[in-house]
Amino acid sequence: MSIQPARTRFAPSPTGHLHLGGARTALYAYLLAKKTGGQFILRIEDTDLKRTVSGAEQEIMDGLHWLGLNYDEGPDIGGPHGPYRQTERREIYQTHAKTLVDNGHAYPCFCTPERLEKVRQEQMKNKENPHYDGTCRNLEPDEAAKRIASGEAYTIRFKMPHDGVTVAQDHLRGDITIENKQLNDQVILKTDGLPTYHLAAMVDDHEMKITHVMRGSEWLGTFPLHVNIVRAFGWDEPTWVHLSVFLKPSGKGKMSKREAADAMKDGYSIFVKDMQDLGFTPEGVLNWCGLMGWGVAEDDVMTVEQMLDRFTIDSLTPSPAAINFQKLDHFNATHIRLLTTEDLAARLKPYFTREGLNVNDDVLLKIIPLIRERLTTLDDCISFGAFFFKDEVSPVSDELIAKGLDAKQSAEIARKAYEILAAQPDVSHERCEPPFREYVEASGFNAGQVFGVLRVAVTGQKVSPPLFESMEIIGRDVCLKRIQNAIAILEKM
RNA sequence: GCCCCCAUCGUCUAGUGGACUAGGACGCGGCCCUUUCAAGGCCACGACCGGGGUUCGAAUCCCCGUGGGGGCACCA
Repeated sequence: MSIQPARTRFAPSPTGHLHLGGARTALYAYLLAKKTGGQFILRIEDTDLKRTVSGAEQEIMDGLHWLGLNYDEGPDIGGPHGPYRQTERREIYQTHAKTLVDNGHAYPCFCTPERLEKVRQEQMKNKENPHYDGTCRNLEPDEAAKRIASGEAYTIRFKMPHDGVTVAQDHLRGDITIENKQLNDQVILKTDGLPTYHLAAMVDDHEMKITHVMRGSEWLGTFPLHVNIVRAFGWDEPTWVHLSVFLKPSGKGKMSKREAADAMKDGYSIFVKDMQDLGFTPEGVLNWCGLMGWGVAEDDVMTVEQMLDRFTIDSLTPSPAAINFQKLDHFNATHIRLLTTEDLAARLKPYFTREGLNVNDDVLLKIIPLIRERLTTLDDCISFGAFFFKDEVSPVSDELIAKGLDAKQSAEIARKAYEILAAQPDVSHERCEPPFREYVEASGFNAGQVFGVLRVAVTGQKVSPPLFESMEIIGRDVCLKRIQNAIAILEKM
């Protein structure tokens, strides 16, 4: 069976940070396009000048690139159906709006925002549904033309049928039927000459030959309107896929500013821009949010390649999904373990550097196998590996005292450790461990006590990667120096 | 208030009328491994929202409730 190449698009507004929901929408669109040998397009929907945030567009592009969701056409790279920024497509929308007016599917409206607001208040007071009252719907074309010519400000409204129903087909939910009288005559072209989403998105999706429109389910309410607009133009409809929304971790309501702040407090974020700083990998983030709203029966740890293999729009789910950050940890850790040593080293280096540590690349490569399966996030490398790159460590004196022992006994262990180590020609872990085992046998101290003192002395911390392997990398001289320092601390107690 | 959508373990989900003793993953609990912390292995706990139908048979189809979500702008 041959598959038609799909053209998909991610079409965000540059009004804020790129968030998880957007990342997932982009991922699915990317997956579908790549899987079918089609194109994935980035389009910037910046028609609301008041809400446009400077820098937001760049953040979107950076976020997509970081995730590896590279688009084939977009505002910065162009393409055959550009421009890809809606503010640069003004005339296209105006032409199309005029077409709709000419064929009776739309009309100019001279109602002021103030009047509209008054009407709305009135309707609410009368317990009516807020809706446009249709004042300009039946204006004589001549009069309308006269008012336009006189310079009166106007919008263009889409003329929804009053009777009957509109049936729109969503790929995940089937037919969605709504009575036309529920729909409003929405503004499709604003007084500033720019279109609203309803017109802009429909025109662009058609002009850009989009085959599958994937967007958030918040558009379900205006979906029938959109279908009517497309039909008014006489265009073929794309396949519509309305993705479920992400709910806050409690499952009650969608993410809000408050939850975003709470997440940040716990070391998580709903914004793509924060993910790298927090130590998350694109692989982990993609796998994690890709699985919220996508049913995969088993083996759900997937690289993008594997997702490509398995992705179908039929396996997407229509119900809302609660965000679960613990699962992000899991996927992130799993993908870290999947990375090659060289790759992981390159990704870890910036985190060490960020801490002001001087990274020796050979050492870095050597410690990867020791810390890899201990990392949940990339920045965990600091707590597990910073001591490899420090000239000296500063153990907490209390931690140098082994469990069940006192300072004097711990000092005794440290002195003996120094002695054993000093006697070794090298500190390979194969060579070092046996004499320490013998000491444990002979001394009457248990392994936990002996290795505990040594661990804190050498690494400066109670939790560390495997001790002898670590010592081997640190080197004998530095180890001896650190043990000496520990002895000094213990003797002072 | 009105409209639309959704509904399987705590969470993400598999399931498309018999293969369901409802499967997987995360988390949680236990055990094994173990010098710490992890990783790994094994085991356990844990769900079809309720009520009516349809059918020989329903998690699966229909209706009604209930719950949840989204929308009702010259915002997207």
